[in-house]
Amino acid sequence: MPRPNRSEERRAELIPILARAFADLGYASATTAALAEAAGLRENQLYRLWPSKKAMFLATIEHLYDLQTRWWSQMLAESDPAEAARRILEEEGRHRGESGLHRIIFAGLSEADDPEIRAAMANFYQRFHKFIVTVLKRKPGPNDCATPPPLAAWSLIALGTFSNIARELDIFGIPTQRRLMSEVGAALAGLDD
Amino acid sequence: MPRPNRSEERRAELIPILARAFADLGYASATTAALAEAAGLRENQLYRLWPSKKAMFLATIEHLYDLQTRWWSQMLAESDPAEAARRILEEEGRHRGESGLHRIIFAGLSEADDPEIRAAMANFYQRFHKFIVTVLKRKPGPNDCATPPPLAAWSLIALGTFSNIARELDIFGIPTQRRLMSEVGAALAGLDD
DNA sequence: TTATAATGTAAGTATGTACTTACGCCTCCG
DNA sequence: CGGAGGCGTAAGTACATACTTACATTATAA
Repeated sequence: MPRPNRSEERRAELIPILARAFADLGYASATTAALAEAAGLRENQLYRLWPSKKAMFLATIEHLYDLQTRWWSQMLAESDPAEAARRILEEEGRHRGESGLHRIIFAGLSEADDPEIRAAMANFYQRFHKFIVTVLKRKPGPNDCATPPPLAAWSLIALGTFSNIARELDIFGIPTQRRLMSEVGAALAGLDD
Repeated sequence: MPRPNRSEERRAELIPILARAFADLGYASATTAALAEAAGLRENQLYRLWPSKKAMFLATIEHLYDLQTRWWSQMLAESDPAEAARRILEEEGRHRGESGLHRIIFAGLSEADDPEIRAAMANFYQRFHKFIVTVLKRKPGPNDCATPPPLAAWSLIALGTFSNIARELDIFGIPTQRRLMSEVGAALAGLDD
């Protein structure tokens, strides 16, 4: 007789909003009041959907991981691996992390004392790495640059991560960012055009 | 007639302690109470030496920059540039950032909304980059890998930065870390042994 | 209609934090 | 020695924050 429980759906609707807030403000500055306002709710209502602010943050990480993975998988399905990798690098260089994922990573890094948050982020990177290694290994032809795929994959991740740091700090402009990802990235991946 | 002012000396003595505390705890968790306890003082006494917690943090960044630069310069003075670069990469891989510099960088990144902190960190990276470019250009012999020095320098910085992130999150072990810095790093720098 | 739980609104609590004030002792220099 | 400032100790303030409680309103399924 009561009204149906729509908690699951509400969580799904709200997480992108929370993600944006965490990305814009960082973990510490994203106060529960700010999160609630961003969602157009009262703090109270958020706490009916998640038990704590940390839970909201962890849910955000999970959500971003899903988004990213879905996108990559789609790219992989649409074109051959080498082409997909190239396009991913290009995109990463162009609108570098507008999802705000990197800001959330930084926020998490400074909260990395918390074991749960650490674990979530480590898991994120491990799966990211595995994915890229798979892509690199599927690449046809001989490996000219001779960097083994696992090492090359970590290097690519490093380039992407630092690019976002650099953007955050206005260290270098978009052209440099793009060259970093496409030139150096392509060399590391063994895609020489 | 009063006693002489030893503020300058006390600041110099305390900064390494503050640096350690910021590195261990992160900016937000390094409360003024915690900083004072680490220094064996009362919060009060810290505030007699610096006007704010932010000032303590900025002083910390400056101090670490000086430390790092001194070390590099020394390496450069002792051996030829190529050898110095190789040794720096090796060292960076070995005791990867035990100074805690990287943790302070992360702490700063999530506080990067603050323009002063952003500026201090951007300045840090810019000077770092200039230094590495100089080293790379001094390298004798033809550049086989053909990555232009500025781009290669950013790539090296990216590798070092991400190595520290990876360490923070226990993403990969020391061997991988060392190979990342020496193999990929050396390839980027054009040092092939 | 009606009981029931979901939802909305508002106020409150306990705690932590950056930063301050007050005060007394100690040390150096004239 | 004497006093002006350096130094140590302690308490306090104003505010922000994560999280809670209380209660009214609404929508549903029987």
